[in-house]
Parts: sequence; structure tokens; C-alpha cells
Amino acid sequence: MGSSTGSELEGPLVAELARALELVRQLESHLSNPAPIDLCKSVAPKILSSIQRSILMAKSSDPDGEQQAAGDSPRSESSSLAFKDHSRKELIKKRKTLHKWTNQVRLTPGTGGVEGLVDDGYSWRKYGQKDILGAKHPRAYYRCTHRHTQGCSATKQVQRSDEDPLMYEITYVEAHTCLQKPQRASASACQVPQRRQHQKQDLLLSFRAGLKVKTEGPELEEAQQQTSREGNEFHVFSAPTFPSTVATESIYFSSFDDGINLQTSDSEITEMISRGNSASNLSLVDMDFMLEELDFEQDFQFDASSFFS
DNA sequence: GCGATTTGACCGGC
DNA sequence: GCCGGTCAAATCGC
Repeated sequence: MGSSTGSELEGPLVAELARALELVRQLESHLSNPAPIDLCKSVAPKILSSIQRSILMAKSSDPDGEQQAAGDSPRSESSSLAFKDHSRKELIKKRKTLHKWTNQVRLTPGTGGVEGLVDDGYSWRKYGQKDILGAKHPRAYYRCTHRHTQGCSATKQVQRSDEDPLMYEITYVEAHTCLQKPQRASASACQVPQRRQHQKQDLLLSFRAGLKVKTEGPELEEAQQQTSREGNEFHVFSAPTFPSTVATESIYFSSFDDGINLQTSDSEITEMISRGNSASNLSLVDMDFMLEELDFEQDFQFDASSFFS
């Protein structure tokens, strides 16, 4: 950003973000009052699309990103090989400046395993695995299945921790630009029966007690300062897709260390981790997770004026 | 048959 | 030259 293209987009982008914020506020007010769940559900998709539009705007303000986003390059006729080579070089050149963030996710024993962990609602295709120097476990590389069809450049790397075999570090590189619907997230949101929803909420309450979101990077820190609540370890998720520089985000689901009774909801927790582990999908996958967070964050305060100033 | 995964090779950065 | 990231042919599974 910073180019003329960026400043041209700044207005609409801020407007779109403001709209998303307004929708979140609506949702918050719905949650504060005993509003019907349908009302909340109707607002959520609006927030999703608004945030996604913002992401696309932010991405399109990057002149390089503009070219790769649509996947319909005008320079295809001459030589596909040369183009392939060129895109590869571009990709490598851009690697350092790509949006990047990391989640650390701890698996619960006896659950679906890493497959569940890797399934965050998006379609990923594994394209490589590598032994990393100094790491006991190989690193797996995934990219969005819609890379070719929609030019989605989202990738992620899954690295098992050396110290804790149940801990996985998932590094996301670039947000999804494809318009795929997070399958599991939406499906599960519809399919979980009411009774289990309550169990899930109870679980989330204990879950939240140990939830700690750590953000790094100048812009994320700034956002964090403005949105975090003093004296509370819980910080507002700062959307890692917006910063133009590399940022790291780690999420520790430390409540799992506290011995929560998992007998009745092992799979749900794994599913929650799967959905929650994708910071890139904050705008899509995590929304139902966030909805539940808002449920017990009714006094949640977000100063829009200071955020956008 | 088609899509996903595996795995050795390749490439660029350091 | 080493290392991390990606490619692409071979293989697997449905």
C-alpha cells in the first residue's frame, strides 16, 4: 500500500470495514438482548461478506497481488513455460512480504488426529512434506484447492512440535481469495443440536478461561493495544489479513491442559480447534466461533473511532 | 477415471 | 553448499 492505487482504495476499504464493524455491533446488541438466534444468524453472513470484501480490497491495493489474484493473466499466449517460470520467481520474490501468521494448536488425545486439525473448513491440498533441520517431525505443506480455478494463493504449513507431540504449529501464508464456503464450519453450525450447543457453550466458557491470543508485529500490536481489555488475558482477534507486513499470531488453547472433561465432546473440541486454528479464515470459519465468544463477551468494547483514526 | 497424496527433484535465498 | 519451499510424476483410494 502507500501507492496511489492504495490511497484510492483507502476510502472504500475503510467504509467497508466500518460497515463490518457496524454489523458486529448489531450482532453484539442482538446477543446482549435475548434476541432470537435467527436474528444473529442473519447478521453473521453479512459480516462475513463485508470482511471478505475488505480483504479483497486490501489485496487489490497491492499492485503485484492484483495481477495474481484473478488467475486470468493476460500474458498467457506467448509461453506458458516462461510464464510459469516468471510466476514462480514472483512468488519467491514475494515470499518475504506475504501475510503470514502462525497458530499453535494442541490436539486432544483420542480424537481425529491431525486430519481433523488440518480440516478447518477450507479445502486444502497437500503439495509437499519436508524434513526440517532441527525438527523431529516433518513439515507438511498445503495450498488451497482453488489455487488454479480461482487463483487463491492461500497456503499453510503444519509442523508438529518437538516438545509436545500433541502440539501443532500451523503457519498460514496469505488469506483466501477464493469464494469457497467453509464446508465444515457452516455444516456443523447448522447441525449441532440445541442441547449440544449448550454443552459447547459451557465448554467454551472454560475454554475461554485459558484462551490466550498473542499477537506480534507492529500493526497487530497497535490493534491489540486498542482493542484488548486491561487485566484480561483475552485479546480481540486482530485480523491478520489486513497488515501489509508479515505478522505472527499464536493461539494457545491452554485450557486443554487444565483437564477439561472431554468425554462427551471430544470430536467437537477437535472440530473447534480445526475451525479455530485458521486465522486466515477469521472472516469466514471463525465467525461462528466468534459468535460464541461474543456470547460471553457481552461487555466487549471496541473503539471504532480510535481504530480507524 | 479422477482427485488427493506421496516423494524425490528442483530452485532460489542465504 | 545448505536449507526451506514448491513442483510434478508416480501412486493410491474412492
